[in-house]
Amino acid sequence: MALFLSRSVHKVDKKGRVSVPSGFRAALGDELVQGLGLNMPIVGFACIEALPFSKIEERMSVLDSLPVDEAEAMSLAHQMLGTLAHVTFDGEGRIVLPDYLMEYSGIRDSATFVGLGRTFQIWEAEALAAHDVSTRTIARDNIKLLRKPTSALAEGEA
Amino acid sequence: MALFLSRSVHKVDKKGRVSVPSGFRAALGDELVQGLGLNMPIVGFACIEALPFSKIEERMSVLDSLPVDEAEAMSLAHQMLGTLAHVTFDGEGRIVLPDYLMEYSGIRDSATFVGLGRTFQIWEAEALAAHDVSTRTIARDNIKLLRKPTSALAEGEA
DNA sequence: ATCTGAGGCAGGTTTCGTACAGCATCACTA
DNA sequence: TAGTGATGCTGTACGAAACCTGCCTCAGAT
Repeated sequence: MALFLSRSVHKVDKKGRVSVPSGFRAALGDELVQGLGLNMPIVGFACIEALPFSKIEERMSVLDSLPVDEAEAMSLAHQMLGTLAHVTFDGEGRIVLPDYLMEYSGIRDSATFVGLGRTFQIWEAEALAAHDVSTRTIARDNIKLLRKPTSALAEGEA
Repeated sequence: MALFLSRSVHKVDKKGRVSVPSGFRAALGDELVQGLGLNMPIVGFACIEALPFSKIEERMSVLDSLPVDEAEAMSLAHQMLGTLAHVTFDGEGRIVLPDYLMEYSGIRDSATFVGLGRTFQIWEAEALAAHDVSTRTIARDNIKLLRKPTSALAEGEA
């Protein structure tokens, strides 16, 4: 499976449409037709988190097995799926950003795409700059996390 | 099977009729003709829970195996099936929300549909906004529910 | 027999998806 | 280094679908 890598900036038009970087679309491959899931990260970053459809199904199968009589489990399901928007690509490789996600992320007429391997994020420029600064020291202090043999780390914070 | 995903807001007319999002109807596929089951969630969220017919049957088969001579089991069955409303679609893709569910959820002239994968919910706007806020912290504290017991992370982070 | 309410039908409006065309950027070539 | 072509991004326009509203009909009740 291909990976989402690099950054790039794209315009957002009056309808909330934005071109997804061609490299990201190429990374999606056959999954392009299924579109993307957009959500706010559960850790509270002020950006939009984007997932390929297969990743949504993966999460859903886990959530589906949670007990329906526990408020904690249902709250989790609400945040992971209930706030998620399913968007599809037009012929030019664009998606429409929902209003509530534009408001949440602060994105207005420009958006920065940030590849994170199996997922990517969409940021407003200034928020991303601030995030870069704050994560740098945090990452440096926690670099020992890399020594653990876990590929699930990125997923855990998504 | 297709999934119920994304949110959308629809008007409720004076007769309690509301259009179900076209994407949700598409997700139902052949099950459209069987209609939906509407209920209040067991965990007590102030919304309407909507289930495809197959999901009702699934729950029913579980309840079927419970002992009929225990008040607790019968109470459960009463909550899961006895309060459930079966509604069907008209030619326009609309359903009629029963009075007691509108009263319970606070829905009056507008309803927000929230996709949750294999089920969806119907909310009054302000109640949903409050629910979004309250579930965010709960979800963050319980994200470990998502980790499969077999995953390397569970062992690695012990 | 009239009234009331629910359900069905048809109009109009808006939103969404798609298509087309122009511009910028990057890479390759002479 | 300048020219040329291809690819990708952006803006506009048109068509179709979805949604909302009002009207009409039918059934049941008073």
